[in-house]
Amino acid sequence: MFSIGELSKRTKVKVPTIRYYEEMGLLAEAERTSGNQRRYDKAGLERLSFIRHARDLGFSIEAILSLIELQEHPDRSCQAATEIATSQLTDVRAKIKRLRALEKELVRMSKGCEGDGVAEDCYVLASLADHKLCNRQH
Amino acid sequence: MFSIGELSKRTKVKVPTIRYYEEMGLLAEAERTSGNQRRYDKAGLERLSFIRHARDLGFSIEAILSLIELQEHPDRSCQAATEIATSQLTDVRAKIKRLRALEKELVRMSKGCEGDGVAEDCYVLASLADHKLCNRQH
DNA sequence: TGTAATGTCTCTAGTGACTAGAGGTTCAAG
DNA sequence: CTTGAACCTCTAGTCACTAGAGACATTACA
Repeated sequence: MFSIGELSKRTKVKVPTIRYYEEMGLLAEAERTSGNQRRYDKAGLERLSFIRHARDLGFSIEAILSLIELQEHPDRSCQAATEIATSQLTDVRAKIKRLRALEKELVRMSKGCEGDGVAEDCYVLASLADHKLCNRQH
Repeated sequence: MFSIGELSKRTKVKVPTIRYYEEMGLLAEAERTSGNQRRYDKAGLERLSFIRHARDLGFSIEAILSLIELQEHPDRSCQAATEIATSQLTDVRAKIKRLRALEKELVRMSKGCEGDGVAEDCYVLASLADHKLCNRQH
């Protein structure tokens, strides 16, 4: 059994974040010492690792709640889990696409301006002021 | 002179968002009718277009404040503007990199599981529970 | 000119996923 | 037994909005 600080060190999740996850229902309420401090075991560590891993992959807390529900009913179909992962993948791909467009636009902006003039002639500012100067949609 | 609703239509920025931008100091306080309603002109429209364009490109409100400050002093060096744009570009590239890694991981996860089994054997859940099953860092 | 519908006003509170801080209590080491 | 670090709860703040309440203004039409 170890403290919340120890759990924090092992999982690299900050202490207030652990408490927040508990409050959100991602973590079961921890056992307490007689002095009301949380104590965790290996199961708690694993659950938190799962959560952190999922958060790192961009899953929302709501999505993680669904995944945990599934974990706790190993007899159920795993279709839901696959759906959540697929939807997350779609999200990620959409974000990448959008960011690539932004990247191109920003490169074009920065290239047009060496940063050596005055603001009046700055291509960055001109590009922002006039969308028509953009090559593509974003 | 036109109303906030009209400005909203023309710029595709929602009405409460326009008021929010004013409060944040991105937009100068608008003129008012005798009945206290905001009225805008072409200058207001252009300023809001600038802001919207910058937000679309992912610039923070703070960054936009700096850009506007520059716009209002056309005699100053535009180095700051270029720096802001470059920093934004760095950010965007970092995000893309990270998202690509996530994409790969999610593809691998989804491929490992057809969604036709029960949760106990679900590869998606197993991958989340055990980081070691991942191929690369993310 | 009257009225009804739509638009606008301010203000407060909520979103997601935390993070920071105050003020008090408990634990572990020496 | 004392000290100092770690822990507790609670509230409020972050960012960039978004939603809703309740009141007032404007506009279109009869």
